[in-house]
Amino acid sequence: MARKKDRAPVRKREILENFYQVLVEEGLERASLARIASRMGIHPSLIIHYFSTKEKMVGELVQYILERYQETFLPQLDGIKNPRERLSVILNSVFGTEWMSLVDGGAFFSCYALSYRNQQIRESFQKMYYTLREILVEELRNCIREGVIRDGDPEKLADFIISLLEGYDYYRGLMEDCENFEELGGYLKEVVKRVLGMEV
Amino acid sequence: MARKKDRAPVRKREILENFYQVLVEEGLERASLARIASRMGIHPSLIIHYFSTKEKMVGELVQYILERYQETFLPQLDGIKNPRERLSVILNSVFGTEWMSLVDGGAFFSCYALSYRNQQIRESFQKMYYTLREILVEELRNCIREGVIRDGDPEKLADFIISLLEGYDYYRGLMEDCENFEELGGYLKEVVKRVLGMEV
Amino acid sequence: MARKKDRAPVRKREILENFYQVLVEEGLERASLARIASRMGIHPSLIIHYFSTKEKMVGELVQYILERYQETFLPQLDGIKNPRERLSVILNSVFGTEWMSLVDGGAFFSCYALSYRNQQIRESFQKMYYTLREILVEELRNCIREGVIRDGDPEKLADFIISLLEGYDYYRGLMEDCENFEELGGYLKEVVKRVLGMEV
Amino acid sequence: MARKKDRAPVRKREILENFYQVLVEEGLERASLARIASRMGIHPSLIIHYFSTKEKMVGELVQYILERYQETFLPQLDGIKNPRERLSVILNSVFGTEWMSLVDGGAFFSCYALSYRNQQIRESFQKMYYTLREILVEELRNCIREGVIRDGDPEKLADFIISLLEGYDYYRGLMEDCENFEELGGYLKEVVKRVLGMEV
DNA sequence: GATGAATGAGTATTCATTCAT
DNA sequence: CATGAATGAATACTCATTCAT
Repeated sequence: MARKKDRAPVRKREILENFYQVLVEEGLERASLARIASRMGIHPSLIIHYFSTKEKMVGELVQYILERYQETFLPQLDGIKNPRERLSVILNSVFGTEWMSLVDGGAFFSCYALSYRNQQIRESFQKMYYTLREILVEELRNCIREGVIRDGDPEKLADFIISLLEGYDYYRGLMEDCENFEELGGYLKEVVKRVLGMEV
Repeated sequence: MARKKDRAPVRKREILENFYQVLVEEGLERASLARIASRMGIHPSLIIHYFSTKEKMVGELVQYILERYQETFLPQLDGIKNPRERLSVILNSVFGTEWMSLVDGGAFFSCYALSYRNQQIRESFQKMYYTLREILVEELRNCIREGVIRDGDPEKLADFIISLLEGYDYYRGLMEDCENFEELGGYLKEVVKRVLGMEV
Repeated sequence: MARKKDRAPVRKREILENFYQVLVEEGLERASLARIASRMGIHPSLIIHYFSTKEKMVGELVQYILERYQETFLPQLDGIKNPRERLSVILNSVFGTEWMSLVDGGAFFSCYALSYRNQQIRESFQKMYYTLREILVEELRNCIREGVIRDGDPEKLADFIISLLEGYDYYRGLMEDCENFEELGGYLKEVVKRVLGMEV
Repeated sequence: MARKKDRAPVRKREILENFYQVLVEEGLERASLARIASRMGIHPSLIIHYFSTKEKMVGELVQYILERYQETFLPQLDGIKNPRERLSVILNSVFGTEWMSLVDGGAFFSCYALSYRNQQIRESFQKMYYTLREILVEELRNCIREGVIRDGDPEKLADFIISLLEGYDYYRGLMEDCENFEELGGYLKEVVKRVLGMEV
């Protein structure tokens, strides 16, 4: 009996993964319950059985997507003590190729656009950036204290980094089939370091 | 008869304006022909009559939206000769409040997300950024030549500016109801100037 | 062009007739748009095209059903001047077999039950009985004036007649397959006449 | 074990009470197993477990509803010997306010309408009126024998009384929010007495 | 006795589109 | 230029029910 109950989260996760795939392959407007269900070989009403509403399901998808960033971000810092090294890892991560490939751009920005009309989704996004900002501020503060970077307002610097990394994702997602965008990430990382006053 | 035919573009423009409004107020998934038509007090099939397909209509909407940027951007530089002044006008523009208010974020990013699956829309966006980049490169080159900013790669710098300005729009669109984002634009502008080596 | 516009009411009437038939044959809970449409050989969405909502359609069905009574009732009195004769025609009508056969009992009481939860339907029913009562009061008043019936309160008498005729329809609709209900109508008519003080 | 099995009727009664409440509050078309179950905080399939079919459950609901009348009616006559008094109690009961308030009109007529298509339900209703008629006939016969009322056909009179009381319930259920229907019951009771030849 | 998983048919409604007028 | 009729596929969701546990 206990075993059966425990399968619900597993099943929901499964559904969310398929939802995400359909979203990537077909776009949000075509990511219908029917399409997701047929991809899974189940009946659409089973999805409703687990999420009760498509809206709630979208809400959970957003969380599922956003969690990916945190799940990839934090473990990388485990065991690293040196502030300079930690900052480098972070910058390498967010301006590297892996960060962007975590979530498909089309899926990501579709969900982001929903946040303008759906408060719950909005809050999920906001929470994610609050967390990211807190982490950055903490790291920058440590770096300042240790003299790794120039003195400055860590909150403003964090906002600068976030703006730049999101803009980079956005810009690259659009243009990467036209130009060589491999190196732009590296360039932007150098710019950030220069702004921070971190010798390269 | 020729005169009568000329009214078609006017009517199409009208429809696009209403489409945009519905998109802003109700979101892309609810911006149906029926909704647009009822807002205009006309019959849905009349919209088809002008655009033949919803997809084409969306394509034209994207162009209509993207034109707004160029239409606001370029006239501001008219008559200004001084490279330093021109660069200042540009930076004030893109990191000011007006730039973001040109197009509703929800509408903008909905369309952007479409570009991942719709080649025509993708090209519209790309073309817009190509143009923007060309303008920036040109301006930066002039500034370098005149010694207004430090020597450097104008293309990379342009990409940096574009990344930062789009990231700023993105970030602000999400967080402006939480924090004071009025000053972040100003701060980012200063950062850009510092990176360019332009004395503030 | 004018001809095309005029076909809408005809089509709506057609749909209502089919709706009524399905309602009679299958019951309200099974009278779905799909069932009505398939009976007509058309597409369900065409019904929505004409009525926009099932609820509105049900509202119009109720009016359509209730009109039947008035349409049968009033013409019978045309050309009859004598108050006694008019009253006889009325009583013969409502306690006769024809009155009940105008509308199927299952359909009628299904709609009546809706009136407890749907204000518009309720008002349709109420309006119908107001009209019926007005007619009865007027006729009774004339009969009193002419000495055809005993003096009395015509409004109370009208309410009595309405209660009795509806109770008769109700009771008969339920029991007619058990007992001989042919004569009950006649008996009740005599009771009414006795109560009115009208020599039989 | 035997004791445990005995709790089933209690549970069924509980479910029927909740079914009735949903029926009153939301109407027959919305009185689904899911709605009833969620109201009770149980799982829909538990209802199936007890009734095996919704249809059977509706059948039992009808009996549950109709029993209410008998349960209120008969006890009132207990201990009363005098035929005139007994008849008065009956008439006061059925033309008073309490009779109608026993069962919600919307619920009652919804079930009645089902009787046109569901034989089991039809028989439940018929049985109830047979019983009611038998009681009335018996009482009227006694009254005739004792000279309390005029001589006459007790079966016809019973049918008259039933017709009138049901018509009164029907009419009042519809119109009570418009007019003063408090006194109509009293008036109809007097009419009945007059028809019976019972001095008032 | 009670629950959750799963089903599959069915609901009203929305959608873009075509065609005739 | 504009409308209304009509279509057919698609939408999210509800429903009663079955089965395994």
